[in-house]
Amino acid sequence: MAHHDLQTVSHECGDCPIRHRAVCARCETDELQRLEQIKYYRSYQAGQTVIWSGDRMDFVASVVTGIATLTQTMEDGRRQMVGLLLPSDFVGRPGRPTAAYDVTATTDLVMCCFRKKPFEDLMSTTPHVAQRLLEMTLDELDAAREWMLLLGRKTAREKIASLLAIIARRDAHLKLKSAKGAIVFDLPLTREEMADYLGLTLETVSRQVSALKRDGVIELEGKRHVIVPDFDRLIEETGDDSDGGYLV
Amino acid sequence: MAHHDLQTVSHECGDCPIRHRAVCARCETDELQRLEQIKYYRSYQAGQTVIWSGDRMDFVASVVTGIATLTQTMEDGRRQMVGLLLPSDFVGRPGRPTAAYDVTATTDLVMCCFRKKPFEDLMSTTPHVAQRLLEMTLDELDAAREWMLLLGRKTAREKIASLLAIIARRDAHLKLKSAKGAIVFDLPLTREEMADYLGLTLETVSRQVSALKRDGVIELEGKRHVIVPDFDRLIEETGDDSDGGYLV
DNA sequence: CGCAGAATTGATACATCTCAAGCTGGGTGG
DNA sequence: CCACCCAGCTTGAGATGTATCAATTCTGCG
Repeated sequence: MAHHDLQTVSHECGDCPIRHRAVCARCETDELQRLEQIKYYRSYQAGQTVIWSGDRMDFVASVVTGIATLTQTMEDGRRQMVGLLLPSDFVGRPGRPTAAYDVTATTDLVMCCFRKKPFEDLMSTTPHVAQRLLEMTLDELDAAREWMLLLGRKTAREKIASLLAIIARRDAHLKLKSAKGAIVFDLPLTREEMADYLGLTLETVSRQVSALKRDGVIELEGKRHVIVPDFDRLIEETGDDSDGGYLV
Repeated sequence: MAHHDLQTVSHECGDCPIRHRAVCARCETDELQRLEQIKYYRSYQAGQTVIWSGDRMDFVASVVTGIATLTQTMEDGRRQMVGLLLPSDFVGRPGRPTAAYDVTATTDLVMCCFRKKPFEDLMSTTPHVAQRLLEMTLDELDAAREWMLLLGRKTAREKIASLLAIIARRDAHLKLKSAKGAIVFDLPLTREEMADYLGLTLETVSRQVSALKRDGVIELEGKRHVIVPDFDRLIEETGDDSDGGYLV
């Protein structure tokens, strides 16, 4: 079941779907050739754990297709998602031997993995990978800080609206459509995963989704398929600055 | 009042107090000389705003002495602190023209500023500044993610204990003492700033501090001077893994 | 001395959690 | 083909933690 995904992914960096956004985005042809030599693909089925926090990790990777999550868990089981990894996002930290978070595939997932040691060597000898990684890390830091505002200060309804807006925007971005007027997308997360991301319980997520539906902010077909008739209306519900001209 | 601070700070990178931890940590002598040419010091009094979010920012900087905060504010005034900047921490983002957050001095503050354009040139022509900045940014990202767990899942009491533990640890680190046994430090934040950091109200902060005091986890002399008789006891109150061998 | 900002404490309101009961839709096996 | 099952989801009722509103009380300082 997972194998056919693998087969649809090109093994040539030249026509890789994430070539222009991933950590390799700025590489010259000679750098790409070095990357080709140390890379390999791995696929995971939806629900599978990619890595457990604390495990030894001898590769770093880019998400090629599918979605993965980064989560932290407390001793008593409380969970907080700290990252949502979409195609082109980077996994792992050069120079660190073990994983700091649980990484889980929420959809079928294909990753382009690089053996860590050679990747680190490449980083220290050529500038472009490190430059791009710095850029991506700074973007992630901004995203994390925006999420801190959400977790610390937003109401449950604002949290849900914010998550829907982010998914809608990213989805529109992947499909190269503008995020205006009516938007349609599928939720890549269960209610429980949404709760883990938003710092809520799954019951509260369910209630607030129902409320947004009742108020006409969204429409649902089944549990996962979302229709946003008026994107600006959704943005109003997030509590954010309306001009919210995302830095992306 | 602020000026004498400036005078106590060496203008020679060679004996700068943050030389070994800041963005310049890995620089060779020739790189340091280039940095010397584009740097200048600025000082701020406690309470002063360094930059407003959205303002044009034509420098980046390192905190030399004192403490600054990064905060985000919603239209209706809800505030969330998203960063606490201690000596050696970096402010600003190369390649971005405007500030993304409000930066405020919570104590008297001295910053070592670099004109942005020359700094960016330096980054693209020599590797050591960019390498160090990547490392620092990855550390900040980890800290932000740890804070996401705190904001999303911890109780008010756990939040306070966590903040105290972090300040105690950083303080011990600056003083080169081990964070074991009895610890003494001064809170660099008001109750309101603590609240903004923890996603609470100042009243809840006050109540939980009183509760920790009542339960003997901490002792207070005045409002700001904190004594932690048993650091392990404090750690238990944070809800974190007790082995919490910080990656620092 | 007395003022102003900071902090504490109290009483009450309310948002979200918790516990619990049902619902829904897709898959499985008889 | 139907009955059943089960994970995912919804909804309800009540408990609880934190926010809100409102007085005081500290503390440092002119």
